[in-house]
Amino acid sequence: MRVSKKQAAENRARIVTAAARLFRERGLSGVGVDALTHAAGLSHGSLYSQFGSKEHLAAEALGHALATSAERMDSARTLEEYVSRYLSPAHRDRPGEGCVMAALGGEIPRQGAAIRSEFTDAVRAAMQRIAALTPNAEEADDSALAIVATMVGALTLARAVDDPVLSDRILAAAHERLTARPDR
Amino acid sequence: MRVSKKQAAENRARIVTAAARLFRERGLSGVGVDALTHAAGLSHGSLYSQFGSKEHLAAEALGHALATSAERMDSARTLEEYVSRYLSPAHRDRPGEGCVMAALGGEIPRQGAAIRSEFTDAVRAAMQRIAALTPNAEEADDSALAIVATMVGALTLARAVDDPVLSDRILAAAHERLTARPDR
DNA sequence: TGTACATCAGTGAACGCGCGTTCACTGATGTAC
DNA sequence: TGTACATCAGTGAACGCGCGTTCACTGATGTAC
Repeated sequence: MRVSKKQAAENRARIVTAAARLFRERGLSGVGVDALTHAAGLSHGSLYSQFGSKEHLAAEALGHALATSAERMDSARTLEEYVSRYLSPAHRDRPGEGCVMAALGGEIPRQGAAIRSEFTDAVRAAMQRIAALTPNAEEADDSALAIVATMVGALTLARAVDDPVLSDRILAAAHERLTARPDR
Repeated sequence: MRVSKKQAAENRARIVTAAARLFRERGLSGVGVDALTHAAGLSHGSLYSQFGSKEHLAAEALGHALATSAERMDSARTLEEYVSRYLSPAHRDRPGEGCVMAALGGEIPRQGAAIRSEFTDAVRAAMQRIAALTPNAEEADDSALAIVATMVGALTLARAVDDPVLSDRILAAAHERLTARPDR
């Protein structure tokens, strides 16, 4: 049956929100059209009315995930605060609400143009956010890229490893390296 | 038809070698049983004679990938050489022959115990290899973990991004941070 | 404001396809005599 | 060394299943009068 414009917009938003979480939790190819729509209380057909294809939804969900996770991180006022939050056990244990780069980075090279472009925006945004928190301005962007790489790699490895002790050590070691006094 | 023991061993090795490459190129869930066996010139049924399941093959293929890629890296005699090789465009462009952590890290949390264990071994091996190349011995392991995280994150992002210039910058920035004089 | 009707968001059955796995079978290998 | 036969690596058809997508249909919404 037909549904009010307001209701349709809410349904669309609910699918996007659920997809942003599910994709990060299970990977882009690990969530089916049924799971995506059921999580929003709808049937699979509604995805095609709203988005046309799973890939179009994925691109939009990535954009949403990027916006909301950046928003959450934006309250960090120092590099130390940003790094501590990013490399926290809480972030490691909640991939569905966390960093898109760490959750989906490995799958991105095999995705379509829209998704890769959205992801590239995410990398640039993270770089600029970190650069803004970096004291010395010269080469801040390149330094920020290296910091982002360290955080993404550490979170990815900390999630993958099956030993909790080693996992904590990875987070702590990366944190130490990024915030130690001697080198920035 | 039955096949000689030597032939069977060769067939098994060919499947493992092909799997080690294909899994890294397309992801663990991105390669089917048909593709794995056809790449070795056999039919899908032979996988079950030799390995019992796709997951058992995956665990063995990961072990093989780990051994061969570590072997290739072992000729590096300094940290600078190791890092330069790891963060090279050649490594970025050939995931099928490269680092298991960068290629499959994101998928590992959702895999079974055998695969996660194999992967954890890979992280420890990389840590020890880097620690052996690190001059100051104290806290060498933790320092090495941070270095590994930076390399894995940089390679992952460099592969994911759709802008070749940004990709090169990521590799160069990580290289710079890991080999600069002042710190470390 | 009330009525008639076109629009279209969402439903659910159906599509072809590839997935991982099972299984009866084949026939060369390897062994027992 | 030669013969008879059991073993088993590999084949290919078949399984149930879930995938992404299509499509005829439904019926409340939104619009035209």
